Amino acid sequence: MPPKRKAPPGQATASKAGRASAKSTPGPATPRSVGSSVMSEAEEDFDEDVSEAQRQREELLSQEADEFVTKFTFGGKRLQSQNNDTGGEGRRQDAATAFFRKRDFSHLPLKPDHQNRPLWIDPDSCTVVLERFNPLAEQATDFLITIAEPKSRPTFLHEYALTPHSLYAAVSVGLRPRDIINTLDRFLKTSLPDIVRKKIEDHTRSFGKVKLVLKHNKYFVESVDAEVLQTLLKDSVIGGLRVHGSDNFTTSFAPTMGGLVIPGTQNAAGLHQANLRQAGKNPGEGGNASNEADLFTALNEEDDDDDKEAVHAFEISDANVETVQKRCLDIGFPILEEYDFRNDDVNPNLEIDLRPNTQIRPYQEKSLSKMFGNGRAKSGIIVLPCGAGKTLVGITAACTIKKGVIVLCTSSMSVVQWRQEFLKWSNINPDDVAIFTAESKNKFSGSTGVIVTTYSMVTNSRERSHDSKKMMDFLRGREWGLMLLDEVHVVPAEMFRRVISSIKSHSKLGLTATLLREDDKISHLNFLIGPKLYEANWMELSQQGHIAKVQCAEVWCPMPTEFYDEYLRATARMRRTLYAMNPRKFQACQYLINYHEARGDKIIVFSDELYSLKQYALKLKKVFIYGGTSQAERMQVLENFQHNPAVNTLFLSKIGDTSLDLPEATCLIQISSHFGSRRQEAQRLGRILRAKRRNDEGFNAFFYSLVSKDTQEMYYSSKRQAFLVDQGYAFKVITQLANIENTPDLAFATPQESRELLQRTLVDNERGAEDDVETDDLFGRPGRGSGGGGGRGGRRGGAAGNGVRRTAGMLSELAGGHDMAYIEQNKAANKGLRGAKKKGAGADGQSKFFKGLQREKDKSKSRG
DNA sequence: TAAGATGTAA
DNA sequence: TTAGTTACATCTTA
Repeated sequence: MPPKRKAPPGQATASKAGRASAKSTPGPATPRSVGSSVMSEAEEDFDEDVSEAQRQREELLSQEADEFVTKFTFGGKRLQSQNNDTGGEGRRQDAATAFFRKRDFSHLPLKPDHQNRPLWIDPDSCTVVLERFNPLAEQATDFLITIAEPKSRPTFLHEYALTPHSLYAAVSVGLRPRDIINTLDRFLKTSLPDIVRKKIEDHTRSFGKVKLVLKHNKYFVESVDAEVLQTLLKDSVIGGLRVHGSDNFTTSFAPTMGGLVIPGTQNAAGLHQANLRQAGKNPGEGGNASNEADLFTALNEEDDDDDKEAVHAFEISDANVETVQKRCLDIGFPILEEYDFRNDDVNPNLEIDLRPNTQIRPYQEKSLSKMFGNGRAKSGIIVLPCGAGKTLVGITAACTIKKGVIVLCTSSMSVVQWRQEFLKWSNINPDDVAIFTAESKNKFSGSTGVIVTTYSMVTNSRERSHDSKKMMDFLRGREWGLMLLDEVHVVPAEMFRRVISSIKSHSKLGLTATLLREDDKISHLNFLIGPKLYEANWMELSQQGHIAKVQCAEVWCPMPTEFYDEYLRATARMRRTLYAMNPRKFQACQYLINYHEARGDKIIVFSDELYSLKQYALKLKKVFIYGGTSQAERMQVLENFQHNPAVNTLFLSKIGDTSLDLPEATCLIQISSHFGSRRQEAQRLGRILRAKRRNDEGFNAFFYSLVSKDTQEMYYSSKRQAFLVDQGYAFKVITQLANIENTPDLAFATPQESRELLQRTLVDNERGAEDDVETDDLFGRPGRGSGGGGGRGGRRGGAAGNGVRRTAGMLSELAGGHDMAYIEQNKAANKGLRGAKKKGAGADGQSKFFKGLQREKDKSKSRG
């Protein structure tokens, strides 16, 4: 057998050694041509290495950063010593290994000064891994966030992917392909692989060539390159969509631009600050790393040299905008939407400015500078965590453009808020900020202004009331300068996406905290709105005190046997109720409420499950709000929660996810939630990020997820956390709450009470299911899921979702889930259950034979 | 003003 | 790898 250990990356300290290592490694020089038989062998051992590295990484993540750095600086002393026993037992010690999984790229020669460079690259997947502890990490982060998609950002290693979309975004903020390549190369420990170089070139060559321009209420596809336009017209899809009239396309001159100042910033160019910082500290690296700063300066200044440039254009109709944009993206000519608002003298100017002495925060400035990077307004999406001031970003954009603005929100509550924020941050005349909702349909008084409305108001296709109809004609009939899309992740929805074509706006800015959907439509935003311009790092913002620090915990609550038996027998619908009504969960909830109320926290308890929401709240004598709560009552309850010191806990249904303006809370408990929705989890967490006390010494907000053990909830819970884990949050698993047994007055403490609870739960819900009407409206509709249905649980762990037919099958599956659950201890360290499974399988004391067997099993499992 | 109907998101 | 459930927002009717 050839020596199968992968050569450590540090092996090739000089390029000469690099060549040597390529020979001593079993795989041929190019990873793509690795033979499958060699690969499978290599894979096996590599798997061990991976899990080994992963285990170490987990350990490390709990240690201090500096310790980590001294011990594991790549290519440092430790790795050099391994060079001596190439092919021997030297195990890979570096933490980056885990990210590369099955592939080996140790043939890529390392640069001599690689330890000063923060990036690794995987040429096949175009994944870049960043060492956060590297002195150049800051600069590299600024750069990566521009050119790549953040995949996962835990404490020490961040993972980014170079995708066509991200490269497109990079070009759209003004980077040129050669900037990208040179800078990337400079940050890389190895030289930039040709595959990647080619990919970057391929994906950027045609980018930024085509623009969508709105003129006099008509859309034009525009380019400075006549040939590109010809290509598009020859395209089978686009060619036919051109509005005929003129024989070919029209030619005019591109407007020029000059220095633009974003209000509220200290300097016109947002990147200015980044430059200062980079120039300020240049950590001990000589030579070529010093001109990183120049790149960003260059990108801002070098844009407009020639005065007038000829541009060519052809017209398309409103209805086809989406199709054309999508098609262009597909054939590699993504359309950029740019708005040269300073030279627009067709649309009237809006009197609006930020109030004097409004200072926007550095990251807000950074995100806006991406939008206005070249003096025009580019359409795109800015991702900021809840509570980080998305509204202010939107308003500042409006103040920069100073044209008519239409704001779209998800609910009528936030419509009101947006209007208030406009009045709070800007000097706009209150008459110029109008609201269009079911209750109020006002237009602004002057010739232009701000309209705040909801998606459903604008996209409603049903018969409209007279006023609404008139209002819609008004909205459709004019050109807007800026369309602000709040919670932009909802836009890909079948209905909501219509706003894009039905309302004409020169530029669009999408805002969201959670650019996530559980379907695959999220990528549609690339052509519906534009590229992602900026995404903030949650951890960083919380370290800087812009959002609160949060302790996340998952509390495992065992189910009493009688509950569990019933659970196994129940329908999918009933199961949800049962694991929410788990008395142990109830106790945990009670315990946590007591604990946090005593600390002076304001607590919100979320439950998607209405029955348990009510039961919990009534039993604990707390206030609650759900969809059926009348408007007046909602107000009253919220008012109390906010100001009455006797009301510290509030129970909410999923109404609280979006449509309520929640006062600040500092502690959050989830007792039931919507399947595996990552967005919901993140959004709920967002509810406590605003906490005013966040900058107090040692202040922490708390986020608890209560999970009934060995149920489907376990599986959903891990899915839900994925996003937050990627943002760097660590979920602690709590299996036992300290001293809970000795807590007096816990509900359902005796088996007797527990059984009664079960009986009542069953009876109440059964009744609701059978008599349609007689019970309170809670269970008015027949709640029985039509027999089988939700086969969601399946996969791995967690009970299967189908109605129970054979107990034996159920139990064995549960046993699997059981295993899984106990291995997971630190989810931040090994996101995804797969890693944990492998780790479990590779446990000590097993012979190689069993390991192989286990591996086979895993493989076939993941296949089937 | 409340309740029903409908449509929609997740 | 779905399909099904639940709740919210709108508009209309009584």
